[in-house]
Amino acid sequence: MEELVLIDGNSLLFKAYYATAAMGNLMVNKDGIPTNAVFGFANMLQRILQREAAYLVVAFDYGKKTFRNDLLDEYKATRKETPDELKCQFAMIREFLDAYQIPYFEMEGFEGDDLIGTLSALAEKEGLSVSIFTGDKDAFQLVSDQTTVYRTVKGVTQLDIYTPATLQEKYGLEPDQIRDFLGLMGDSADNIPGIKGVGEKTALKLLHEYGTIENLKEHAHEIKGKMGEKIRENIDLGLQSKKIATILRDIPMELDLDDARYTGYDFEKLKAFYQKYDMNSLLKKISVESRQPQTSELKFEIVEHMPAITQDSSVIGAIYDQNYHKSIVLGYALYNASQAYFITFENALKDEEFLKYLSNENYHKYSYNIKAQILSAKWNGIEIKGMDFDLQLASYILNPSLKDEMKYICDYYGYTSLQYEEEVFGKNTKKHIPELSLLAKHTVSKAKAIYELKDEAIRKLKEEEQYDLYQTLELPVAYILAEMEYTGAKVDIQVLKDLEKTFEHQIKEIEEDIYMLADEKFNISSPKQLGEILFNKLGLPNGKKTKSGYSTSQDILEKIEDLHPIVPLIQQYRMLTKLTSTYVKGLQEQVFPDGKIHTIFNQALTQTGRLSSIDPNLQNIPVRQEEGKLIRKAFVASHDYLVTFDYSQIELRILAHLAQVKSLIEAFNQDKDIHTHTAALVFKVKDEEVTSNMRRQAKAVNFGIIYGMGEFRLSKQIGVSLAEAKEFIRRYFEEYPEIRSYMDNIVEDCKKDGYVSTVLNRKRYIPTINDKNFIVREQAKRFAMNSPIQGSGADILKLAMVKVDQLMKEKQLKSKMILQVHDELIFDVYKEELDEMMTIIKSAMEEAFLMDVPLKVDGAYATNWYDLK
DNA sequence: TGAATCACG
DNA sequence: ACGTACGTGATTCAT
Repeated sequence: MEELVLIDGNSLLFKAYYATAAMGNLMVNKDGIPTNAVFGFANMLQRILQREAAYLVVAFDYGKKTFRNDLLDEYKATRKETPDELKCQFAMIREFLDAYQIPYFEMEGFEGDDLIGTLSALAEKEGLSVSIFTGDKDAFQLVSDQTTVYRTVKGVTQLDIYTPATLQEKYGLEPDQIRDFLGLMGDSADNIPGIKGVGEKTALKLLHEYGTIENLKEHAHEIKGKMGEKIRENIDLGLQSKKIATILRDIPMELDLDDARYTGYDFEKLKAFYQKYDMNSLLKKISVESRQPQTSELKFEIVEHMPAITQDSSVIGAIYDQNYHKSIVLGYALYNASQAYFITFENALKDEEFLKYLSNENYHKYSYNIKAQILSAKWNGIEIKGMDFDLQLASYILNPSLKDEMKYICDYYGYTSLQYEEEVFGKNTKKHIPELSLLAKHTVSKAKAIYELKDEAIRKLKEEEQYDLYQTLELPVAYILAEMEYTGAKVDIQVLKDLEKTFEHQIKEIEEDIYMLADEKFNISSPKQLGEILFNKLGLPNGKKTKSGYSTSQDILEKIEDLHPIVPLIQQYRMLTKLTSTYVKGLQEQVFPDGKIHTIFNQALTQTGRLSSIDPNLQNIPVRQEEGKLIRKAFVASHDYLVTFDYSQIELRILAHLAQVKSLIEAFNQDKDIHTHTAALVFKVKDEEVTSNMRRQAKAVNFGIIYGMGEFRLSKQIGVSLAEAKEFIRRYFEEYPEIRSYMDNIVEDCKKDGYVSTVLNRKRYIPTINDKNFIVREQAKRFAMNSPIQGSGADILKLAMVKVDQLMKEKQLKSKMILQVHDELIFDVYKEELDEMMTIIKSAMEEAFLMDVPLKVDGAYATNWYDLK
């Protein structure tokens, strides 16, 4: 069934205007002409066009007076005058629609609603399906089996869908009864009176009983009490209101489908329009579209056997669960210049030829998150080779702030025809496997998007001088991570079981002691209840914080730990329950049948270039406290030894190099203890005279500097007065003057370019660096100061991974890299390879990147992670 | 779903 | 005078 889209122009323009005008400063073009409403409308239209409806019409109101004013003098009388800033956009929107080659209707004496009502009636007769886009609820009366209403809810970004079933569910009304409903209630915005005293609830009750206002009038005498009186008194006003709320469906007009067919926009006209009104983001979009003409319809076949594929293609599997180590794969889509297919996983598994294609590395395959693709296939018995373009990774390099969802990523390139994953699969409790045709269409669309965007992504990478980063670093890292995840980390589950027993026993005892001291039972894990006990019942001094009550966090508890014996118990309790729930129990649940934990490293998430680890997170296994560190005994070698190497002070070394800090560079070259060195300089004493307290303070500053810390935080951190902290920082910068100028320059560059970058030209865009809000701006500065340092650290460790991996392959070692923890690499090693591994890891890491300071690593080996120290 | 808390570098 | 250190993920409670 072909589809006709009807748009209520006035309604949407109003909505778009007020959705963005509320913030105070209107969007204007360079001549000061307001453009916000048209801009909002244009974005909305883009979304509507994704429906690929055959026909499209916009309806406008015309003139102030309509037949409704004849029925009711005061109709819309209380409406505020349309602001001038919006009025001028009504002419603009017509200009816009002309450029888009979308017809619009307006007719004297009628509202857009009436045109829509009439057109939808005509279209239904023609056997079309109709979709109405509006912000008014009046249009609900038009829904039917053929007609659906899409109503804007929040601004213009979100749409609620109304069908006869929706009305039944929400109101228990037939579409036609909406007129009675509105008539009874009235409408203050349009100054329609309705029946005084009847609101939504009463109106629905009356309609459920009497059906229509007319019938209600017949039976008005039956209604008792005040309500009956009111109804009898005002029933004619109700009837009149209904008339006003009734959308006309038979005004004299014709629907010429040929004129309404959407044929695409006039590129030159639309380009001129966007240029005239400074709508650069939209301009960019159509420029991309024009470079890669998007054929309107996706043509593909669902096949049982894949026909012969003899060229490079995009290939993407529909992975159902977010954890691809455990997920089923629903099927595969393949797309290239001449072919577009979908095959279910079952059929793919039986399709020898297709499997051969997938495992033939001579055919290049393009995909999105190739690590997930390769591994989900591997767990399910399919080998994929030659998958060597990753749209996810490329886009992440171009801009790490992009959300990891193909729809968003493709929008970024101006390719807007994808659907959200949630739209296809549902979310949370509603998540389901969609029916085959939907699944196939969605997956093939993704394959097509990858195929069409590949060259554009590579072009951009080259333009930004980031192709090297992508091709020679991130892509190899993706394969290495795939191998690491697949290899997994061996776990001795008995260790965890024993710990569980010990901890739970201790928790129970502590619990009882706490209840005793509090003189009541309560939920210790509830910060609310805990705050109540500590600060109200026991009257401990509170560092009153947070919106929702007292803060009971560690730093608050520390301040009062000597004041009452319950406090240390709570700290104990906190620690033990955390360890138990997150690690002791949590990790056990994550052990695979092979006795290993297979984490997922997210390579396209952090704003700085670091990895993250999920399901479970193996980058935050406890180490700082002894009790927690015991967890590490559960991580054991699957062969003979675990080996670890970590960088010593990598971020400070990077800072010394980037900022060319003379004194720091010298100290690192002499392999000095950097915190002691700093302390000696700042306190103006000899290295040998530095006390442990001086070193502790210097260490805090060294770290603080990397994060862009202020004096307030420093004073709190090292327990000195604000003045002392100030003085401390002054002397710090006196000794390391290059750091201050480096930080100033970074912030200046960021203001100018809009981004900061790492040693390998990884970028982070920080648009808030010029924000008018002080706090936001200050935070942006800290991002700008920290990101190049943290990011370069991430770059260097990734370089090391590639180097180590390469050496291991060259020497055909069978030991495995298994984990990465930001500045540390962990390996599962065969004893006969131990010496060689220790040597190559050390040299690969230390030689990963040449700077003006040496890179230093510390290594160790043991049979479990706990003993690696 | 978000806030609070706490585990890591 | 603003608030007051960067980057993450998992669990629990409360809305």
